[in-house]
Amino acid sequence: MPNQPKYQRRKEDRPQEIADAAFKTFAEKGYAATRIDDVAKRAGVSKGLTYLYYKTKEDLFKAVVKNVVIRRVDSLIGNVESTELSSEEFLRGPLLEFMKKVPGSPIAIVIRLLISEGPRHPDLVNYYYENVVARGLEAIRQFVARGVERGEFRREALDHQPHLFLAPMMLSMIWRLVFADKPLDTDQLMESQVELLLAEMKA
Amino acid sequence: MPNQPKYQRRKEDRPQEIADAAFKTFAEKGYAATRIDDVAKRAGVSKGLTYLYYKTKEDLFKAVVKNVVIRRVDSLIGNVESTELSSEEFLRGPLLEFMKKVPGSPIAIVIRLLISEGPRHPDLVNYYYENVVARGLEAIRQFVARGVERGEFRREALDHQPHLFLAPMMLSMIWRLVFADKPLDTDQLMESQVELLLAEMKA
DNA sequence: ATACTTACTGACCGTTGAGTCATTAAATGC
DNA sequence: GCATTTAATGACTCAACGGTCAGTAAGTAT
Repeated sequence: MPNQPKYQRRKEDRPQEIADAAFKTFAEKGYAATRIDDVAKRAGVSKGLTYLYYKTKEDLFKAVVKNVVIRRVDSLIGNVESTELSSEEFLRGPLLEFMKKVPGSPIAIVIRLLISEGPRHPDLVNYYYENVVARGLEAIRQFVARGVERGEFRREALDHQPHLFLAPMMLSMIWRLVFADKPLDTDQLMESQVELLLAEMKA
Repeated sequence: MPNQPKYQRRKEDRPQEIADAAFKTFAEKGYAATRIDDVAKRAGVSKGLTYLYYKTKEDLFKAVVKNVVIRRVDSLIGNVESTELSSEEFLRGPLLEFMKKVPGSPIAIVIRLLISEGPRHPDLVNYYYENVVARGLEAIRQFVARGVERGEFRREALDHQPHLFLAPMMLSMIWRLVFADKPLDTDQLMESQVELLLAEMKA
């Protein structure tokens, strides 16, 4: 019977491991109903250690949300800016693909948390707005503008708010968060909308 | 100095008063962070009385959500079914008006609560789905169908999911709940969408 | 007036959970 | 080996909150 050590010291990995566990727990229970003890158990550490890396529960929450946002956004928005596709191809292809993925991704969880906890964490809301929403909307606007410059779209296409592209994605997200068991072809919803908008912009 | 009574007995009004106070508190703080003591203070009664009319905190929560839903929905959906307008007039008029009102109404608060607390209260979700969502979607579907029968719309209009009408409303609601201070002309968003869909359905 | 009912109060109880910290033991250097 | 550092533990404190219930007084009947 070898004398197994009770634990290993892993200074580097702990914060991320705790953040991952916390994200899952916050996602399942919401902010107020998650207990630090559960997070710690899930991460395989003691409660005390959690407090070594994150000063308070709120700190942990904020760190976790930002962490998820950071890890997702750059890859997604990054490869958008370096595409060779025509505006129409882009909107119908990569943008649509992206939107189809979101409602089932951790971003949806973050949005749920922002909806419930946002009012009590305005700095988080701002962070999310600037790093995700504003950039995303601007990207869409760019593509429409480029389409107009190239003569793909009518000038009036610029009047449309880019939000209209995202509206069905939003509805799909909420639908799946709330009515997970009620059927709805959310992909088709988003496809229809893109076609609708493209038709209008080209006409 | 007249000997004022400490309180009045108002058996009839108390439940509604408590429900109103509870709604406001749940809206501000969410389910878990709401303290029964605060609700009671807000309603001007003692904590004990709250427990006379509502057995548990969860009971109170469910009663409150249903209460809000009941008080709103019937009037809204009711007068929809007895309209003389053409389908197009209806979609462009009363439906649009209705959608513009929702994001600032208590319904938006209820939806926020369902988003955060839904998973832990499946019966509430079902109640809401059957009494609001299903009926709302069906109403829209009816109007499209009627428009097709009357030759106002193309047959293909039926293929569109009614959800597409509501998508910008959803986005507007969430936007206002989360990004209250960031500007967005949500009314225009919904108008554009209705025009977009009508154009497509008529073409 | 007096007796009676019951809406309402508020002190109390038990539990839960955020945050602390003295102690332990894993890693590291000599 | 031995000494030193510090990652990690887990028992503890303390306040908050859901829920209870014995007592109080507002209203009512006689």
